[in-house]
Amino acid sequence: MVGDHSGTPRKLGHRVTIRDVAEGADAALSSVSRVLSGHPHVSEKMRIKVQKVAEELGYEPNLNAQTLRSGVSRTIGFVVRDINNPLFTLIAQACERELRRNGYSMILINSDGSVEIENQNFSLLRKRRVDGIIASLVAEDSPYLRKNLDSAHCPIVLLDRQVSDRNISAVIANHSSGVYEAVMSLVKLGHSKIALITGSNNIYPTRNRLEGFTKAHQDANLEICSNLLAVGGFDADYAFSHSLNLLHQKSAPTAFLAGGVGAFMGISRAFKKNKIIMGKDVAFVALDTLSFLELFFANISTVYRDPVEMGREAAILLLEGLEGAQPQVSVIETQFVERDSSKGSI
Amino acid sequence: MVGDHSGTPRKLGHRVTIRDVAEGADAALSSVSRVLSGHPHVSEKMRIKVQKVAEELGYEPNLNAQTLRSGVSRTIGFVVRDINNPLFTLIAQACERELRRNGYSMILINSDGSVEIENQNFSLLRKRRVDGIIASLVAEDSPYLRKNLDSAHCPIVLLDRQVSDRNISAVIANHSSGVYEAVMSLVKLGHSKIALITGSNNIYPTRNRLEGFTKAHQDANLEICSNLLAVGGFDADYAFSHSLNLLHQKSAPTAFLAGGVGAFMGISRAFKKNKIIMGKDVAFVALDTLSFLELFFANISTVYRDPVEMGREAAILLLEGLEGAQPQVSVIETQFVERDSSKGSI
DNA sequence: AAAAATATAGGAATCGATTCCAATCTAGAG
DNA sequence: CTCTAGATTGGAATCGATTCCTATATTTTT
Repeated sequence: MVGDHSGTPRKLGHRVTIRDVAEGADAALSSVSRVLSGHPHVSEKMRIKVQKVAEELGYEPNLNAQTLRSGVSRTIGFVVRDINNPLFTLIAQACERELRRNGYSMILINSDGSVEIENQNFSLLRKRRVDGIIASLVAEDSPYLRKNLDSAHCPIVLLDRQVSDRNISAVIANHSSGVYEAVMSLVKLGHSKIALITGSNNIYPTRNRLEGFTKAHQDANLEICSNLLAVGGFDADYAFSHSLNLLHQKSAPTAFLAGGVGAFMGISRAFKKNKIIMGKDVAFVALDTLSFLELFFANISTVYRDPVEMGREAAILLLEGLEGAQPQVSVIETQFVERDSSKGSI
Repeated sequence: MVGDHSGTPRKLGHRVTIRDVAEGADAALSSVSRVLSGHPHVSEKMRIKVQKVAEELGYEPNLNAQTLRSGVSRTIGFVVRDINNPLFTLIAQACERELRRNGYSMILINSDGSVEIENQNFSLLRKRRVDGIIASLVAEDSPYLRKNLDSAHCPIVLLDRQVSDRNISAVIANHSSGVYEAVMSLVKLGHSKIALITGSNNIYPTRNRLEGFTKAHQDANLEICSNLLAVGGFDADYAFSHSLNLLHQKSAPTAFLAGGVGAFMGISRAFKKNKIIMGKDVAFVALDTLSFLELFFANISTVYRDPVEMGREAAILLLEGLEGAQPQVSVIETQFVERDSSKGSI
């Protein structure tokens, strides 16, 4: 048994602490801490000695201890409404890259479409003492929302959400202008019965799209048939059954706008089931479809906004907030990209 | 200014600590801690009093302090190779649900396809003292991998990866059997030139698919044309250009197997560009395509494995590991689902 | 050369919890 | 009625870092 632990002083299961480094370098805890956190007023000799020992021992600071004592974690929490939506993952990715560039790490938590889980997630981030939060909320009328925004104790940036009675940073897209363009373009081609299927009213994008939709109809002197509006959930099944109903009507719409991935999927399935071809039998515009689906559906017209820009901008607003800036709102423009699926005139 | 802070004793920016609760309830720190962590040997009177005060003050424990002292965080880190792959998000979602059911929370970190970032992510999870790690590795030959597996200080579960020289838990899919079935089915229809386009060799799924592919060719007494094999990256652009090359050959393949999302996208684009229709001009089988794309492409044959099962199983293995179980490997079966895209006989 | 200013290093308090140990209290046994 | 075992509670140490304060070493100024 002699020499068992001779090679390394580390016992299995024991983790190297700053104390081990201090002993190894024959220095005080405070000196080691100063070296490792890059403080000034440290002699070159001490710096080299400590760094060498820390390296040799494979020292990695305990983030919990650091955060506890110093109050900062250089960690940002990203609360995502639904991790399976590829749009969110693109935004999250871009955001994380920007944060990383600035020395922050990002942890992602999924709310799985539930305001209850979202509430738990906010609580968890508070307990974890993250330095900031970026969130794509499940709903703006969540009963927990106000409390979570008020008690966060750190800067928050919302993604595509508006909470009017609170002064809070947000990155929002100008959906309405893109939708306006799209509708106008369809009207020019002779369409007058245009269906809009989109998420529920308790989030900003829906309301904002509706705004552009309404304005376009006004400017074109067209009535909006109330049954052409389906506002009530991002659910693909909902969009599917609603589209089927619309298609079976005597005065079926000649054009469809799909708000979000769920609507896109549901409508597509309805078309497929009825053997309807986009761009031929009916005009179709996808709102906010993801770049990666566009690779497949290269012929689908879309109202586009850049998820990368959105993610980066969110990171930037948050970083500014961390430096003490007042809450601010940043707007990402959208644009109507006309492709085959909406081109055929009626 | 009178009465400014009268309603609540909380100062702005100050967070309620266990000490505040102790003072409010006129009890010792230890008693409060015992109540809040559900220890036995606490009188009913004390329990009620402390809980009431904690509730009133809106006390939320500092997770960093808890973790520092107790050594457990009830947090699992999920390291994901590429967050934009919908297959991974489905797995992560299922995994997170199972962990949550067991009182654990999960934080997701994206490696963005880079072994360097993956290495940083492992380091971060170590510093954070998570209780366990679930990972879909970027590569099995990452220079940092061995170190990260050895120094994790917690149970690890790998997703669809094999690291043979380490005893470590994993959930892997039996890709080869599904691929075998698929190839055999194609052979029966008269195909003899079957192309396989898939990711690089440094991850298990590729090798495992290749295994099934090879075995099927042997059993069918067919040669594998080496130029029909494209093993070299999940990149859609790579798959695209390679497919174009194949299609331009004089003896072009009559069937394509696409391994993973990237290959699927690249090949689809090549088909589209050459106006080739799947199931008519050429047979096509998608390996591991995501349930959500299947909604669109209801007619595409696929080798399917259940991502939900995979995620849940990973969570279960990890939880068992936390309770002291030895590392174990769990296999998820795949099945060939024949649909229109591979049905037409040649 | 003595005094003042500054650079460097060490000691101890602290962050907010958990947990061990000892003290007190209660209840049941003898 | 006394003694002992067990239930409760409080006090203090501890986890691993940071940071403030003080003591010494070094340099600069007069």
